Amino acid sequence: MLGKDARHEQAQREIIAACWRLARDEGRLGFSLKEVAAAVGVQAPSLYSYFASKNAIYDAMFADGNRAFLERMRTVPTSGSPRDTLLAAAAAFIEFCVEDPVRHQLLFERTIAGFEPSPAAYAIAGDVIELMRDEFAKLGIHDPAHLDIWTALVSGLAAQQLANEPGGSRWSGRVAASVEMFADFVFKEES
Amino acid sequence: MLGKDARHEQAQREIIAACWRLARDEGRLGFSLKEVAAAVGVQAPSLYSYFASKNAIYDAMFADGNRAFLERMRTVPTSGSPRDTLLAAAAAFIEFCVEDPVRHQLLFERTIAGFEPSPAAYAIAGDVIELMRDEFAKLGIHDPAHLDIWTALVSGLAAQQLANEPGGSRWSGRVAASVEMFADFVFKEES
DNA sequence: GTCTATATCCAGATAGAC
DNA sequence: GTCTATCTGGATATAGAC
Repeated sequence: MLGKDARHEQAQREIIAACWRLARDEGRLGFSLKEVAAAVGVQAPSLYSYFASKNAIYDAMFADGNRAFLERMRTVPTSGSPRDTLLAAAAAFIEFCVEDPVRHQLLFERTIAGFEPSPAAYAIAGDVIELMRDEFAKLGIHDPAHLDIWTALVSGLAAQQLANEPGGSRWSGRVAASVEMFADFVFKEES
Repeated sequence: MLGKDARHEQAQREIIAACWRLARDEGRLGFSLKEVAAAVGVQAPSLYSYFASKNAIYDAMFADGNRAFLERMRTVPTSGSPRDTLLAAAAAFIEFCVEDPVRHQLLFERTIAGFEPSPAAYAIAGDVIELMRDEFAKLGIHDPAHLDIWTALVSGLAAQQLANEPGGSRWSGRVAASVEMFADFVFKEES
């Protein structure tokens, strides 16, 4: 049997899962609390037993999405050559973005009216940056400029794909060439 | 004296200008028609003499922003070396994005609830693509993949700047290095 | 064209009984 | 914790007089 706190947390997870489903179905984050309540089988005011406000729900989604992002990037294989690792990381990132447009919007664009992530939720996003910096260091890439150009490049491919051809592969299919360009640039002195 | 149609168009321009001001001040595109009306000195329903709906206003803003974008990119100097031209184009694009975050959101992210640009407004955006393709051809860049990677790279720099450090220059300051990377890549066979 | 008045609809959030 | 009822506040859009 679950204890009371565990039940409470389980209910919170179910609410957040319903929010993700609604957002994906509608293609936007503008779901109403009434819809959320209906999706989990309660009345709207009951949600306030689990979240203090709608922004608290967005915050939980933001944290949830960043945990998924961290998990995904952790599982990128790093056993091959530096170029293999870069390609795997770029492909994983772009796939993560493209497979869920509303998650991408919540995590990487800052576009919801009055919502600002809490420090706790934001810290998870910081963990991903740290992970990337560590992995790049292992590849011999230490220049902060290179890291910034990397994030611009791969997030740019994902964003162009989502904005101009959602569901397609015109930009996401350029990931190999883009990584080649980047690797040529950062490894040029060593060859 | 202005004719009646010219007056009407002038009033439309004033309304759109007020919308841009409001959006910039509030940092978002969620202004209300009541605010717009107050800004131009009329009551809200009077706006319907000039625009059929709020989405029609967004559409006019979208067209207006794309005209400004086209104008800006047209004035990029192309008299220097190919690398100079690329750098000037990238810098102009990023400056255009960063100087007006809400315009960037309207033009390049697709994030307003029920708004889809009309074909007429969208055609202006297409003109910019055409301009870019022509200029790239003059530089000897014909591969569509290179054009896609270019847009991903420069729009990625701008988007990262806006999302993570609005008002700063951490990513926009990497434009020279990024263009160097890109130019090395697309011109590599020629050197 | 512009106005006042209003229709219509919806949102997030709270009060208080059970 | 959950419910019903309600508060409070907004939005876009229309009707119809002037």
